[in-house]
Amino acid sequence: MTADKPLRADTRADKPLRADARRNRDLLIAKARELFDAGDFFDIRFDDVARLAGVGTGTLYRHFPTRESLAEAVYHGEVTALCDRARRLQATLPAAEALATFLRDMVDHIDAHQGLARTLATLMADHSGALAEGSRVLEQAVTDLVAAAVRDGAVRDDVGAGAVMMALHGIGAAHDRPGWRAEADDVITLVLDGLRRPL
Amino acid sequence: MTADKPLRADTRADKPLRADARRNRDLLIAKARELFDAGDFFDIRFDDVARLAGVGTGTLYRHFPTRESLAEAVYHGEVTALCDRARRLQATLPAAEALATFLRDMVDHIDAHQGLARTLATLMADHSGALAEGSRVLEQAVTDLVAAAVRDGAVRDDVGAGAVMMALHGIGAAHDRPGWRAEADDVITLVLDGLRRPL
DNA sequence: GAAAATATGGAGACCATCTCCATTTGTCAA
DNA sequence: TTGACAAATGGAGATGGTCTCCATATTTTC
Repeated sequence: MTADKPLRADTRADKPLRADARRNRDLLIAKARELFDAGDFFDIRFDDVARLAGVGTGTLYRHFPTRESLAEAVYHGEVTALCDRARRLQATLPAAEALATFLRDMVDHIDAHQGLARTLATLMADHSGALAEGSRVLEQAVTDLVAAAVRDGAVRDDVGAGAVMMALHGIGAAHDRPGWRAEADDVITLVLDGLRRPL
Repeated sequence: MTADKPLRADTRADKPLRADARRNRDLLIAKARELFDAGDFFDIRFDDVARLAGVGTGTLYRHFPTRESLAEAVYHGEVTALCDRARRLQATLPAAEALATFLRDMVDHIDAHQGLARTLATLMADHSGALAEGSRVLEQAVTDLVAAAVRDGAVRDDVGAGAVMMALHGIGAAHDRPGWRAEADDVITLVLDGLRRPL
């Protein structure tokens, strides 16, 4: 049953992938990230991503059958970076502080990449399964942070990390609100204060 | 400067609207609500809404130039019902309880209308401005509830109602998570506990 | 360096969206 | 009631984004 397939279905590895193929793939991802940051990703013809990256439409569709699958490739990079950060924090700070810092930094990060945030929010709501892989990784990081804080006794144990994910979801999804930054900070504040054992 | 335009740009009023026009409009909205509840609204051709409602595509497009504008019409009904509820609660309960009850009931309501919630969440993320009117009404209701609770001294005054909206946004947007109901309840718990004056 | 495997790109098929207008339906005054 | 005008209809067809297909080009292997 498809035994020897490598575990990591990552960007690298999995299949040798011919030289020109990898080059084109990377070109596409790079151009996509650019469009994400500009917030244009959903406003242009999908075919144009190919043109802008300097490849044919056929090539685009072979590497990324759907708009979402291309988005996933970019998203995965983002999430991986965030999770590395989470692990580093967890190693150097008390659990509660690590969680707080991570959440605050997350807002910073989204704030610094508005266009990207907008795009990802759209994706999350649109075709639910598209970001599944990347989202799972992020969720794992949050879950670990929360679990550690619970073990420390710094955080109540009757609400799961899922609630925190939902709140983050809201922060990302509401990217277009006028007072976004301040409100996002407030949400984090509410979540963190709410997480302390009540009374 | 466009002086005598009626204040209420509502479903009713505004313009007399011929008899058959109103009938068709209502047919479209009814069929749309049906599709919302089934969760199919974004999976079918927009033209098919017309066919299903028994009107021509031209009629559909005259009444609702975009898919989103049709959604807004349904959304508006939903929101209005919720806001009535909010006002009733505010009149009969202490502010803090009114807020808590409203938020809990909101989750109930979304839970009972999964398909509709899914659709609305998609809309929120997609074309930000589409639900503007309805969202503003809902936000006003939440803002009032929070403001009253703050006045009572039951709730801290250093975080705005916007944060609560964001959290709700997250709850709606994350409709497809496996443990949605439990997690949504947890988010409300976090928000409510976080809103009590810390320490 | 020749054959096999792999990848390319863009022309054109396909299909959802939206427009346009000849026709139908409703309204109102006489 | 009827005529005349305004309002609304509906669906055929233009438009334009998405995706497929395959003759050609490139890389790898032996």
